[in-house]
Amino acid sequence: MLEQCSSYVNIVNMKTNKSPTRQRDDALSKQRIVDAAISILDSDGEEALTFRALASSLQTGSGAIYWHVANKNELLFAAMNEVIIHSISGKKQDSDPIQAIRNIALLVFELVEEHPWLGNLISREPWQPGILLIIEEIAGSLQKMDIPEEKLFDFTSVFINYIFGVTSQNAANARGVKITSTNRLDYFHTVREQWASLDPVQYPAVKRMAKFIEHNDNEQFLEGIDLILSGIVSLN
Amino acid sequence: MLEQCSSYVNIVNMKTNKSPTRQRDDALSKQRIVDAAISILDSDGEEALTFRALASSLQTGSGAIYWHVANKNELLFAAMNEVIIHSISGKKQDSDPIQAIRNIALLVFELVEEHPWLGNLISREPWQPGILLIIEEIAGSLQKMDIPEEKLFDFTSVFINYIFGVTSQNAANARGVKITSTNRLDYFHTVREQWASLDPVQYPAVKRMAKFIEHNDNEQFLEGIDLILSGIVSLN
DNA sequence: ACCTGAACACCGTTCAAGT
DNA sequence: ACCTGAACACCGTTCAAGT
Repeated sequence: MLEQCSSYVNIVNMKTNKSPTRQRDDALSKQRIVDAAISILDSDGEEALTFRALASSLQTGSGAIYWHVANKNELLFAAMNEVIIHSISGKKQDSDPIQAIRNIALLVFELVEEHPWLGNLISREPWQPGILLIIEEIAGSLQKMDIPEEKLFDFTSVFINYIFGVTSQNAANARGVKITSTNRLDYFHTVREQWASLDPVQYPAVKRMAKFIEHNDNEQFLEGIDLILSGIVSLN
Repeated sequence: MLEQCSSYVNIVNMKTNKSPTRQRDDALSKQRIVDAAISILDSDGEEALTFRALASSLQTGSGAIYWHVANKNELLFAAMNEVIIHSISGKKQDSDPIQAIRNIALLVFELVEEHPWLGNLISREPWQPGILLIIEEIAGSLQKMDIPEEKLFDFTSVFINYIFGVTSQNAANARGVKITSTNRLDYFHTVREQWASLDPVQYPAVKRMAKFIEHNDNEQFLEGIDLILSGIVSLN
């Protein structure tokens, strides 16, 4: 009886082009909620993720979500971990520790470029499993290099701080105006004009720097990684 | 007539120990609003700064604030600039550029330690005058060193990214639990236990790092600055 | 056990009305 | 010109009521 009914509904829905009301598959779960949240975050940005929007996208009541997720904070960090772990778990670590550090750094950089909402989250709870995975990659690579064991934590922290600093700043920029390859030159032009028009007494160095503002974000980011790396190497 | 009346009010208020209703001194201004905002942010944290709380602390209506300040964002950045500029303008730059960079870095570090609400703000709008002042300090110091002119912007960015990365992360930590000298050891103990209990297959390096987690924040921060500096020096 | 959706206690911001 | 404070359009979260 029930089966007949539900298959009838399916046929009707196929005709009307609406998704069928599958009792089993449609059941809420933390996984489904987190996935729906990620899709909203990716397509419409972080301010678009509300419990009302999420509930309507899942075709349920806003309170139902609280049965599976404690609050918005937990939801956001679950989304962050999901995205980070999915991205890292596929990659294989380079045998050269220096290259491995560059790789993980660039991976995080590109991940935040793709999901700007990560920027606010990534540096806020270092004990999250996804974040620990990033720390592990860097600490593991440093361990292979010839550095004193007691320096391991300090050096790892320096990399983490730099990487998260860059990504959260990049995410902040991206939140303002989405930068495409076409408007990128306009963007540089605007900032250069702005810097060039600064007070020469208060900001002489910034003014002089204005003409070199054009740069590739990835390259500049890696330059920082390389600077820290060569600082570490030159210490030994 | 009016003067008589107001001096009468003053006398009465002196007796009742209430502040007099000075028509001139009590007038709202952006400066007074920003100062009141800073004092709320410093004493009760960033989530305590609402227009209602601000209005009641200024003994006015919430809408009155909007006559002097466009919105909350403008208010927050005005508060940030106020605090940064006040802190920087007093200091004199060290003649040694390397020491000057360490000084400005440490100044920003300690400023965010003192005002944790700066952490969220500091890396979000690089064109703010206070932020430009920090950039200027670093760029100006780098200029004195013997580095190629076209590297100036990249190197400055690396420092800025690292400094803002550390400070925003520190502020995030401070937002969780206020760390005092007494509970600091407990904090290290907790994190060490937590790291030590991690899965040895997934997190071997983090586990091994656990015993070195005890550190001085300022020293670790400066170690990163020195690493970047020696990276720059070793390049020449 | 799981879901519903109205209700609650907040926000930032606006705006007619006052002085 | 400047201030008042009720009102508006939102939030995250709770909870009695349903299945």
